[in-house]
Amino acid sequence: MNAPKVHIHVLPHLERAEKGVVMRFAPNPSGPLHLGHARAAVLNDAYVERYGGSYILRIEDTDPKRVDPDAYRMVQEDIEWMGLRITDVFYQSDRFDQYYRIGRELIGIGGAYVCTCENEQFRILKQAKTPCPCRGHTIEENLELWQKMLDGGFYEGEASVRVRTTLDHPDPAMRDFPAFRILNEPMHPRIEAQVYPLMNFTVAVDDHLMGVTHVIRGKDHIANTRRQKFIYEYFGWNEPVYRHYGRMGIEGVVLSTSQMREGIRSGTYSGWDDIRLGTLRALARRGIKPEAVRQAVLDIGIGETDISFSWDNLFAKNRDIIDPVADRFFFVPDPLLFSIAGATPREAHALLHPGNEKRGYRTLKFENEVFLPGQEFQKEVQMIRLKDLFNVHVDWSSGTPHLTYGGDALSDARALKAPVVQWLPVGDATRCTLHTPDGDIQGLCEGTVRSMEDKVVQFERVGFARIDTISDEGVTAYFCHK
RNA sequence: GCUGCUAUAGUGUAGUCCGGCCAAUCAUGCGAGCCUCUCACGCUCGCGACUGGGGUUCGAAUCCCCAUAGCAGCACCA
Repeated sequence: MNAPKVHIHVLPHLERAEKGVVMRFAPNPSGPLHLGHARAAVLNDAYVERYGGSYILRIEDTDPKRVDPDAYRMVQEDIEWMGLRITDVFYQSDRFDQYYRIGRELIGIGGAYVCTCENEQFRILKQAKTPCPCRGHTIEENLELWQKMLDGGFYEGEASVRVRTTLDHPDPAMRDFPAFRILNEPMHPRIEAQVYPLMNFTVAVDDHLMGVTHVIRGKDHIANTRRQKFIYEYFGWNEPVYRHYGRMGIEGVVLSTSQMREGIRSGTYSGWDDIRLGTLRALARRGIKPEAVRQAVLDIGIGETDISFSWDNLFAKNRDIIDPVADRFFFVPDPLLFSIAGATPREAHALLHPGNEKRGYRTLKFENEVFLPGQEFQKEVQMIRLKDLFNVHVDWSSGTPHLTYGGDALSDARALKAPVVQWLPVGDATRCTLHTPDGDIQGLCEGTVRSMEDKVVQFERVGFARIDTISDEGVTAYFCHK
């Protein structure tokens, strides 16, 4: 009926983007994607959409400890769910030859050296702005040591390749950062190697080789950007345009993959799609639409301020999307069974969607007994209106509520300000468990809901919910929001 | 400790580059009312912010300085 209101928050213009862009989303396959990833993924996607160009998915799996074999699949699924317009896909684990080749080049031009110092010792020297003994190696010595690394001549921790930066750089984070390390038993699901490239090196190399023009990522990478620029300078490559947005927290949610994993292991969470988590699959399970996530993330934008992501803002976007299309049903929480004296059997016809008669009706057959929400009888109400059916007098004289037919006229109920209440005929009542982040609600719903698997519906007076599974036991639904 | 970034209502955001049109935008939230056979949707009205202090200027949310607060980095993680 109403056109959905769409408020587009216009993202700031990117420099040097007029002729198109090459951007990338580069997750680490350590688990499924969450809202933090969605921000990076959607922002980059939106700029590619705006300026035209290509959108690279680069799986950054160069640290075996941070690779979960299942995550390759989950990341792929999550990206499809978001509807990203990915044009190219790369796995860093396929590209070790490139990293070795360019690593050797960097050593060859004096931009890096092989360091055999103990890690702790190097750290102390670095803090004191003092070169470690290895920094004085000639290029020939370094190339020899590099070959020895590749040939398995060092054990884990015995040698690394460092990028030569400015040792007296005022920021200790910049001084001679590592580019390769040795791992003896890496247990990587996709490759066998002992010399592993590190993130700052692979990112700089890949961004250049893949022609990335613009990088948008969190400000936790600001220092990495400065490090990567050293590599760009050594080779004389053209730098991309960088933008770093602020840190994003989410009300009452852990976004750390390792913490989520621990929670699942310990039984705190039922799995990656536990609706208390901020993973995309958890959002999907409770009926949040990808377009709502996209809108919410675009609304936040690329500001450098740290922000707190609000569920209310996401829910509002989602409500705009689902309210026009979600069919309405009765769900009776904490049901109490009543028989209604003096009422004749009849059928009620309730709209599947208010204000849109074309969507049709559902039929509820009243005979004599109905289930009503227990909470309606907390106070001694005199009359209630069974929605789309009739009025009911409530007699409290015996101490417990006794219901008698109170006429059909809606105006009577209005005059007495009687609550309009959802109800279910005994014959149609279907067991329904509604899972909410705050706990489960046991109740009953209309039988028709059995045909709504995977759909988002609105339980009138309760809220929107996604129908998850149907079984002989009944219906399992996940609460979305009001 | 060192290095850097940021600071607009409960939340998010516009305005800040190029000072005046800002008695500060929009959304969300909250409150009141209307509509309605849902506590949804829609409509109306209302609530609510330029971190603090100096300075420059006829004029500062906007420029400068200091303070404070938050965040990030200083890993053979990404």
